[in-house]
Order: sequence, then C-alpha cells, then structure tokens
Amino acid sequence: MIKITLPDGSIREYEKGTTSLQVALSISEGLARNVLAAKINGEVWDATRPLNEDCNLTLLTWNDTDGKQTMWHSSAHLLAEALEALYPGVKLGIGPAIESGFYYDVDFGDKPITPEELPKIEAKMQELANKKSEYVRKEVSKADAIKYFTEKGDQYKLELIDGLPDGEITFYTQGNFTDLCRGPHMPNTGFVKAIKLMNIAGAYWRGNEKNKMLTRIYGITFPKDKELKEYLVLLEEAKKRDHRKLGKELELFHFSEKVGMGLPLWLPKGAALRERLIQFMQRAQIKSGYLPVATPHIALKDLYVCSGHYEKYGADSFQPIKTPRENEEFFLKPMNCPHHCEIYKASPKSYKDLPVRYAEFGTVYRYEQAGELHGLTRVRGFTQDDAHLFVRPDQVKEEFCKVIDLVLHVLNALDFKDYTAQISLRDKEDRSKYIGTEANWTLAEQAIIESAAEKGLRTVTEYGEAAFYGPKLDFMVKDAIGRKWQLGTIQVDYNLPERFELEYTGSDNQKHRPVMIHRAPFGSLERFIAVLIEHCGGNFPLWLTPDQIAILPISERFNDYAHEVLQLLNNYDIRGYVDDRDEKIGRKIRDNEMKKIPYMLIVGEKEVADRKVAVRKHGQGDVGIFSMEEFSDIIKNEIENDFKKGTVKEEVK
RNA sequence: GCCACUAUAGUUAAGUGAUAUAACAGUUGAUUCGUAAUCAUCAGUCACAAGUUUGAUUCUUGUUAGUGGCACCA
Repeated sequence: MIKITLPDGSIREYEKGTTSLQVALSISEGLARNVLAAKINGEVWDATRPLNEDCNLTLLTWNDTDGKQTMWHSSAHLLAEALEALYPGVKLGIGPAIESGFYYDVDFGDKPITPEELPKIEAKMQELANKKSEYVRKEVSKADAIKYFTEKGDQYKLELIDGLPDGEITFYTQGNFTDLCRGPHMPNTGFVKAIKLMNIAGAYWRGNEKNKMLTRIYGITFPKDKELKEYLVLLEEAKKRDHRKLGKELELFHFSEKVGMGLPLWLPKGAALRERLIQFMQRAQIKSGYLPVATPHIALKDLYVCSGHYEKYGADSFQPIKTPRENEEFFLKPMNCPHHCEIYKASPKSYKDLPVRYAEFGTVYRYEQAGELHGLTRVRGFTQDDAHLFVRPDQVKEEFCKVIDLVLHVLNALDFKDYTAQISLRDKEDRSKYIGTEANWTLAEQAIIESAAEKGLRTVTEYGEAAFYGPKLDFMVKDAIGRKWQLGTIQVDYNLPERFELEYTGSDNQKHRPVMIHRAPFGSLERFIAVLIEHCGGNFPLWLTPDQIAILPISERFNDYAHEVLQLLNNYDIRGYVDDRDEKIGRKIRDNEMKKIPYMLIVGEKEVADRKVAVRKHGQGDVGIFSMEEFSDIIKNEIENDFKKGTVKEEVK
C-alpha cells in the first residue's frame, strides 16, 4: 500500500500501482471525468501513470494552468496525427503547448500548405478526437527510438533523440500516431471538443536562422465549444485596443512610405501626449537630482569604436554619413551613453561630486530589419528618456534602488499593475559574447539581484539576456494581444567607464573608476505610448490626455459663451476645444464620445443665464450642472488622485 | 533578413478581363437644434513598375509597404 496526500492535507491509502485517475474515481466519478493530468510531488504526470510510492497528489483539470497545458500539448499531437493522415510524408519538428494553445513545426517538403486548408485539418482533428484514443506512454531505449524514426525517415526527431541521454526517452502513442515526447498527456483525445487552427507561420528549425524554415501551425483547443467562441470574441475585443488602430482613430501618429518605414510621424494630438509624458518625467528627474544635458544626432565613428558599439553593431547600423571634403565618417546616434561619457569627461570629478546623473530625451536611430518593425513598439527612430548615472562603487546599490523607485513611480502613475521585472544575466555557458571582467560582472549581477529583492519586485531571471556590456533589469508589460514588451530598463555598466577612461579623485587623492548605470523608465517613448494606448484602450488618464474637455454649444447662438468658457478653463490649466460645428447636439455628443474626450461641457440657454456648464462624462453620461470653479475642482481632484498612487522621494544632497 | 498572407477614396469595406460601389470623414448649401448619427449637394480612388491581352484595377512577374510568425533587438 502507498500513502497519497491530497491538497487538502488528507492522506489516503491505495494499492501500489494505482493511477491518479483511479484515485480521482475513488473521490468522485465527475471529477474523474474531468481529470487531464496530475501533479505528483510538484511534477506533472499522466493521470494514467501508475503511482508506486507515497506522494503528494493534485488532480489537474481544465481549471488548472497545468491542466490546460497538458490538453494543449496533447492537442499538438492530435494536429500531428491529422497532418500525417492528410499529408503523408510530412516530417515533424516539435509541437509544444504555449501560453494560449499550441503549435507544431512541420516540414511539408516542396508542397507548402495554404491557410485555406486549415478548416480541413481542423475537421480531421475533431474526427480523430472523437475516437477517444488513449495516449499511451512507453519507455524506449535510444537504439529503438533511433530505429523507429530512421524507418519513418524523420530527420528532425532523430536530431532531437541525438541530444537525449539513453534511458530517458519516451514515446507517446494515440491512435495511429506515435511521437517522441516527454509528456505528460491527457488520458484520451476525447477531451477536445472545439478546435481552432489560428494561423500559419514560418519558423526556423530549433530557432536558428541558419537552419531550414519549417511551417508552424498555431492552434488552440477547448473542452467546450462555448469557450472557443468566448476566446475568439476576446481576441476581437483585444484587436480594438491595438495601438495602431487607435493611433489612427485618435489621430496620434502616422507612418508614411515616403518618410520611410519604422519612422513615426507624431500628429499634433500624439505630440501633445508625448510632451506631457516628457514633462512628467522631467519633473520627477529634477526632484531626483538629475541634470539635463543635450547632445547632437550624429557623432564621429571613433566615438563608437571607443565605446565598442562599432565592433558589435557597426555592420548592422545605418551606414556612415561622410563629409564631402575631409571624408570623415559620422554615424547616426544609436545610443546616448557615449556622448554622456564625454560630458562626464569634460571636467575633473571628485568623489564628492558623485553620483552625477545626466538626463536627456535623446532620439536615436537603429537599423531594425524590415520584418521586425511593428507599429510604435519597434521602430527605427525613437526617443529614449535616457539618463546615465556615474557613481562610486559603494553607491551602486543605493542608486539602483532609487532608479527602481522612479520606474515604479511611472508605472504607478499610469496604473500599470501587471508587469514583471526581468533580471537579465549572462549566458551560463557561452561567455564569449560579453565584454568586461568576471569580477565586475559578478558585482553588477549581485547589485541587481539584491536591489530587486529589496524592492520586493516580482522578478523572473533570464540567463543569456544580458546586454553585451552588462546585466540589466527590464520591466516587461503585455500589450492588448498578450505580447510582452520591455518598457523601463536599468543596466549596470562597468565597461564604458573603462573604455572611456572615466575617473574621479577619491578621498585618498587617488584616481578611481566610476560605475555607470544606464536607465530609461519609459524605455522608448514610442513603445511606452504604444503599450499605454493598449493598456487604457485610448482612454488616457486626465492629466495626460491631449484634450480633456470638449465644449458643445447647443446651437450657434451659444458659440461665444462656449469660447468664453474655454478661455476661463484654460486659466485653470484645463485644455480642450469648442465643437462649434453646425451640427445638432446629439451628433456632437456622439462624435466626441467616439474621440474618447473625458468631459463634454454642454452650454445652451440655461447655462448662459446661470454662467454654468452641463457636464457629461465619457462613458457615463450626464453628471449635472456646475459652475466653472466647481468643474475645475472636479478636474483637479481627479488628476491629484491619479498622482497619489506614485511618489518620488526628494533628493537630499 | 526568412516563411506565409494582404494592398481598391482620408478611414472601413463591396466588386469586375471592357477604367468601379457604398458608408463614414471632407466640400458647399439649408437648418439654430438640449445629451450617442438633421437633410441635401459636390468631389475624390483600383500601391508602384513591367509583362500577357484587342482591352488589365482584375491574370503573371518584380518593387514598395503592411499583417501574422521566426530570427534579431546596444
């Protein structure tokens, strides 16, 4: 007999070799019907796998993330089975579950499939699912595994087997399909009741661009048809928040083929938004002891040779601009840091001067490959809210923590709650791509890890994601359709001070090397605004929105009063416009609702007589009649509330 | 850059081997209006280039740009 501990703490005894599914059955038949997999001592197992020792057991259903993942992974196998049935001779790559659904990478040989064929594949999958074929796990020797796939002629699987140790290889079979797979899988294919193959894309085998490109088919499955429908509706809703769509509708920015791809043009309303964000950051930075600096858009090649950027990115940058006579080479600036190093060097520094914090809204240009451009999130010309802190080694952690505060101030002020801080460290094995000494890297990595822990950030650690010159802490936020983007970034750099031979005089009267911290709480303004648009669905916080109010005269007769109201409210720092088009009030309301204007002030006979305004709030409707002073208080309070959430400590120096 | 798909007016779309349709936006005029679309009027386009064809917006090829991925991201 073995003892099985259930999540509620109760312990039950079963015969050795009992499966999780049988355990479920002993609890309730309904539960057993819904069990997709089981978590055994924290590890996800097939529900049909025999249990031979005492263990903790959690049954997993569709309501558990791991349950969903199991079903989606099994669905990938179902897709593969359907593909083998419909397209004999296809070669299979890998087919994992992903955050929403699954994919399978397939080599169709010389006859690629088209999106029109997807419904046919879906139908086949459903047909196979309805057979309720069991997923059967089998441990195989490496030799047998190689034999099987050699006979099948699937070189991709053979390549995968090649990298696996003998004795740890398992096959899973359902129906007529057998795949190399670690598992786990759901008990049988019958759980799949709704299937949607989303799209087809190319993907390099094993993610290496030197390898062949396989066809990747993305799909998702559900245990109920209703859930699929809901999911598709959700996707539609998300598309409505796409910043590219809203940017057009709200007249924020524009791309022109004539100007060039990836080069955003900011329209007046978008520019107004940008300006507000810049002001917001400038205020916070002044409080935190930053010194504004400004640098040109081009610099001599030598600057980037010195910084190391030329060696690393020279070939993948916009190519140099040459002077006609001297033939000097200038590069468009891809970073602000080398310039700031030169500013640091412009005067001798004492240990008493540090930390020095140079801040610049610097516009930089990077040659991004055509295929990677995406709305405002990935562009070729963008503005960073960049700053470089030159600090003594003993100040690194304190300064790092202060920068985290600043980033949190930004995220709080804009109501971002769902973010993760990603700690990017060196690749564990390959260290050839990094420059700088082992000791400095270790110091920097430690500083980041400790600061993040001290600030209580929710972190994920990624090895191999560090910049070539140092580790970093990135704040990752999701867009409307779940794609993750890096916003704020903080990076420790021991390399540039070395390369630029930066120094300060210590209390010992000796020369010392400062440490540099790169930081950009927004990251790039372009990307930040893109994510912000999607985050708030175009309904910006009142302090930020380009137009806070629209004044709507009932008819032409009240236009003069409307303009007078605007003038008065301008004096209270409230901005907006008068909608004095020759339209009926219903029309004006509709149009301004669509433009997501936070407050509409309607003025007619009564309002003129009382010198008041009828206030209508976006998305809520009529909220009553107020005097200008009362209305200004409403606005002021709302803005204050937005800001109460974030705080920046005053810098005392 | 790679794989696949797309390109019709400012926007969103319909359609065709004989130069094309609608809605909204825009113009002009009427209307002077009380909380999500007043009526009428006018105007404007088949991304670009080459080819096939009596004839191409439609078919083919190329270019450019966009979309979904992959790879890349100082």
